Amino acid sequence: MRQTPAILHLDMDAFYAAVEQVAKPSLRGKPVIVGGVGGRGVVATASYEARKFGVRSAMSTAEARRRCPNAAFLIPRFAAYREVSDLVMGLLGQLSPLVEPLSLDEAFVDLAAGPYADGLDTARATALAVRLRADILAATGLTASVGLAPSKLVAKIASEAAKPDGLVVVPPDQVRATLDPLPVRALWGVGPATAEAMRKVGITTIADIAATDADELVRLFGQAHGRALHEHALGIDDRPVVAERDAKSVSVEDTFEVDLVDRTRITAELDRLAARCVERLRAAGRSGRTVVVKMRRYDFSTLTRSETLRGPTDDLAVVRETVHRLAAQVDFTGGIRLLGVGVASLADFAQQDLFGDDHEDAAGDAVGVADATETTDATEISTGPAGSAAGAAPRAVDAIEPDATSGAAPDAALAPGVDPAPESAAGDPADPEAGAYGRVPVFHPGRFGSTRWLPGQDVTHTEHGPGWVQGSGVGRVTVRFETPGSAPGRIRTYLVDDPDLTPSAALPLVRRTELDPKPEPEPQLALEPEPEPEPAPKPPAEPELGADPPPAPDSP
DNA sequence: TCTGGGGTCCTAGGACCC
DNA sequence: TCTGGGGTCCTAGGACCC
Ligand SMILES: [Mg+2]
Repeated sequence: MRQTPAILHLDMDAFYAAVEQVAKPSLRGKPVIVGGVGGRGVVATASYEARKFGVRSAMSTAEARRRCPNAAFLIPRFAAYREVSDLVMGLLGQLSPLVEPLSLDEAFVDLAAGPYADGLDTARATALAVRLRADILAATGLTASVGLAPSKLVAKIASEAAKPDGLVVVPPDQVRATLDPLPVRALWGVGPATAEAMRKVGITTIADIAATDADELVRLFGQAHGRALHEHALGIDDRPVVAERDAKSVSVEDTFEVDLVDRTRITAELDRLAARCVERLRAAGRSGRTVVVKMRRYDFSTLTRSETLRGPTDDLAVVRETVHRLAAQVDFTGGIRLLGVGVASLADFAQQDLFGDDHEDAAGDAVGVADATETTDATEISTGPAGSAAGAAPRAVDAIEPDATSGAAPDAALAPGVDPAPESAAGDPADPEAGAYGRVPVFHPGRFGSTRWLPGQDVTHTEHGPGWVQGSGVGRVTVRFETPGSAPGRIRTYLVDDPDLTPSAALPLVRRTELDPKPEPEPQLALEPEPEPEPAPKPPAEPELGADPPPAPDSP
């Protein structure tokens, strides 16, 4: 184990919801729930105000509405989150070139690999983290929680303990004392199933794991998991921070508002998914050998069928034919709620030529490379990026399918002040697959049906300018006209097909320092009890857990 | 209207090879 | 005759993470 807390873990607080609160001034201080708004949607992120009502990530949106009916329910706007994420990751990059993003809002940083490595100790690392949090707040208006520790394992646990809006530092000699009392679920890789299995044998805390024989853990939880559990419980974790990771698979899936039963319809949806998957594969400059079809049945049982080709492909025609072959093996009786298409065993684009059509002999001689399976005809092997004309199709599809212009049923972001949109609207429940609504997947609205507006969506009105959809139903759409830098805006209601109203791109979350003519009153000073944000030598920092201030208001 | 979407890693059995 | 040992690839499923 390292002798300094040089691993930093950053975790933005209630990230999606917090971005929405900064972007939509009228929502600051109010419960905000971001996720799927359809009948089968789930919560991605709930603001702290919504969490007070028991709303949690992964909860069904229907349950969230029951618990917090007055919250704003918004669809995710990933373009906006990615923009903020890039900015935050850029700030991390100033601390070290070794930044490992785990998601849009989380990353590890190895401070010992960067410009502050020299003389790094607990006090200097702490000062860097203090400054980082202040910089993030100043640049985005968002709070972040940070953990500093000698390992990834403990840094992640520390940032969790720091939430919200805090900093926790765990020096090396505090690691065991920090871990011991925590429930097993706090360990990375221990989920509901493992925790329950542990409970049955009387293991409930990390100290319990540490006190269990390693062989016993291997017997109970498998080779890899058992070994890791034992080491991690003892605070041993040498995993390095890794900056660039190549994706190993690309996949796309949709859950449908209504179960699909018709094989022709299912095939058509698989074709659309294959096109989206290949589009993303090509955009990443990758190709893959294994094609995977995923299905979730009416009863939530999940099955996958996969086929490995003789060489990597990024050809839509090849992927589509493979998908058809795989789907033909499956019984759809009872209905299908989810379909997915993926490509795995990814290769870099350049490697593809190794399997090109003029290398039959070489491929045959190469040990176990080309003859692993017998399942694919030579004619189905991709010949490269120039491949078949079908490869152009997905781009065309996306071009005529703008994001978020249609969706399910009457939706309202906000209950308060908005008519609850009587249950009139939407498709014909008696024949769900025939109409537009049956075609509408939860997160990827189809391009069929009349104009739909989704809550949270960015729009622009020719006269009143930029705003966002607060709700829609019974032929009307309600828009709130405000922007990240404005005061809370007022609402106006339009007919859903009003030609003056158009979907628009997300506005940038302008930095407060650039936005406000008068400088902000340095909010970070009020929030931070810690020393100067300079990486200068300091007296030994408090090696205690919970060096963070009390929770701040969620939104400025 | 219970239960999203995008990933990673591990296990286990059979095929196949040496 | 008490069954031998790997190693790798492929497939299916499952746990887990955000
Ligand atoms: Mg977070």
